[in-house]
Amino acid sequence: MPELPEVETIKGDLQKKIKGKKIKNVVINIEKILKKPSLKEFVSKVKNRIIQEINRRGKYIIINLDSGEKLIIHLGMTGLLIYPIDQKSMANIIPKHNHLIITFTDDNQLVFNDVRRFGKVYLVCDINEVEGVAKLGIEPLDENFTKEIFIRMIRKKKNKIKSLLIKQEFITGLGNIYANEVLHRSNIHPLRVASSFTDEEIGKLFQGIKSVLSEAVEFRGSTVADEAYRDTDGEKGKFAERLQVYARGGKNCFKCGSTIEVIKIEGRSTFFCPQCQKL
DNA sequence: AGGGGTACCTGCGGGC
DNA sequence: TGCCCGCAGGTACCCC
Repeated sequence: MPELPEVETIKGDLQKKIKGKKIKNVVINIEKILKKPSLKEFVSKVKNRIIQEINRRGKYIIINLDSGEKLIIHLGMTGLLIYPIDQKSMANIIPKHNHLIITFTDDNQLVFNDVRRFGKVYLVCDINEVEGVAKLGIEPLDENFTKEIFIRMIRKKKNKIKSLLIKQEFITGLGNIYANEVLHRSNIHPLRVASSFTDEEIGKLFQGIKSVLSEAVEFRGSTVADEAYRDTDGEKGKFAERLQVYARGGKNCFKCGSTIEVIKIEGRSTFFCPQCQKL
């Protein structure tokens, strides 16, 4: 589910809500989501710890504990972090998918709920102990991600641009929704080969990445139709109504009125306007 | 290198 | 109504 804007929203919420709290107890209902260490070690190392800064790297949430260890959570496709658990925040959430529950000393609870169980939880000293984190590419909203660097990155690649944008080792944080949206905003066809781009096209793509992602963060992510993503209060993201192509196959392009097409690239639905995004 | 397939899971909607 | 299929915001691992 969640791509950079959704994960960034959750990170910001947690930073406001749980920083400084002390963990009284932790329960894991489905052991499979815990990748390291063992359940026993995890519980004993997390109990009585105090939450410090909350960070984000790509689509991973990193919760620093006062022991120096880091609780790292990847939300997979359908993972949610809800805090605090109450009737309102859990209104649309099925409690049988509550896989990890952290209870703080004030008795408020943080829950990790994940219908499809693709989410993952780790407790490590160094974030690079998580293979998925160690190999992540550049952060697109970071100020050291510049147009000049992006030009150098794109030049040498022979991938289809859509494949490249969702490759986390290349740029981290874009997934299927935002890669589609970025390409539409930049007027670039998803099958274009990266090495064929002019500097001007790379510049447009660069602006598209920065602007789509920062607007989506501002609108607290996308909850498409009635699908899974919620913030920590159980509220929907508001960027979905601004999506131009994602999940709009067969509908009219808002810019030019042409019919939005759907193709598969590496097994994933790819939406584009054939008029605005020519090959 | 880059592309493609499969697997991991549950739930939903469409077609018959 | 039920059943089967394909689809879903992600990633890892396999093969070519």
